[in-house]
Amino acid sequence: MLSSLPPREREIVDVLYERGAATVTEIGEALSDELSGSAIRAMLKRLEAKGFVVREASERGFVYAPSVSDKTARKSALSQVVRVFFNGSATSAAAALLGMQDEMSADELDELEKLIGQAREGRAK
Amino acid sequence: MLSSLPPREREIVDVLYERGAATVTEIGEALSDELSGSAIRAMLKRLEAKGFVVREASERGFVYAPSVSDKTARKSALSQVVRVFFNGSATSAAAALLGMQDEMSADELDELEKLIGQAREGRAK
DNA sequence: AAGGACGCGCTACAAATGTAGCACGCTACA
DNA sequence: TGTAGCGTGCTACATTTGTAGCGCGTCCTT
Repeated sequence: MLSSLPPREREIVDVLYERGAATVTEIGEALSDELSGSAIRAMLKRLEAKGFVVREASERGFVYAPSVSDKTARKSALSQVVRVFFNGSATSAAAALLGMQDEMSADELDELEKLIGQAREGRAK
Repeated sequence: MLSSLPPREREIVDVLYERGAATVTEIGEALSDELSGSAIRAMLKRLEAKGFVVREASERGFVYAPSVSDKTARKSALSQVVRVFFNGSATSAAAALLGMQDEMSADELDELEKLIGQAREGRAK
């Protein structure tokens, strides 16, 4: 679980999920505060040891990526939030999401409605 | 930000948000693994120093509560997840939530649909 | 009044985390 | 062919976390 990581390590894997695979330098740029390359590398080493990131060589140097698929990580992050803050109700969470962003386009709303329809079908069965 | 907390402290505030205000003993029961009371108290002390929890005396002893309102914390947790895992799109996040439908009743789906309608109105303006 | 059972804070300490510095190897290019 | 970069790994070290133990005061209970 991501939430079992110390803050800085957590921040780094967050960057990795946010931007996708990245080199040490790229990570450094994405970080909120300046941090020496070796510091970042040390973090990554620990993260790798713990099995949260994998690295692969490339011409640019090593690129690091999360070892857990986006899909899985998303799901687990979401259910974490749902459990802790929304009393286990995914619906309330979705509602809060709706309320949050005024930038939802009409298309997106349509799309969502469609998804609700599908969910309903699924459960009607 | 909650994500700037070390794992154990994080776990404790999570419990606090999940169950609402609680005593040391209650927290201990809610925790995944056994932990001595004094250990928990030490955590809470740090959490209090950092300003994440407040405590108040009662007959049962001290009760601890998150200092940041549920509402604010929810919002920030949600936008964190949205930013990191959904590329900033609240809609995608909501869609993913829908996908975890085992937790959604028909009524809830109705409710959601209604909310979408409202969101649409809002933007129609 | 003696003995338990709690809940509390303090101190101490091991382990983990966060960070910087150094030395090495591989470019590239003056 | 030096020498000025990069990117890398290693080691070392300060700080923070995670945890237990001790001694204290306050209620019950006998």
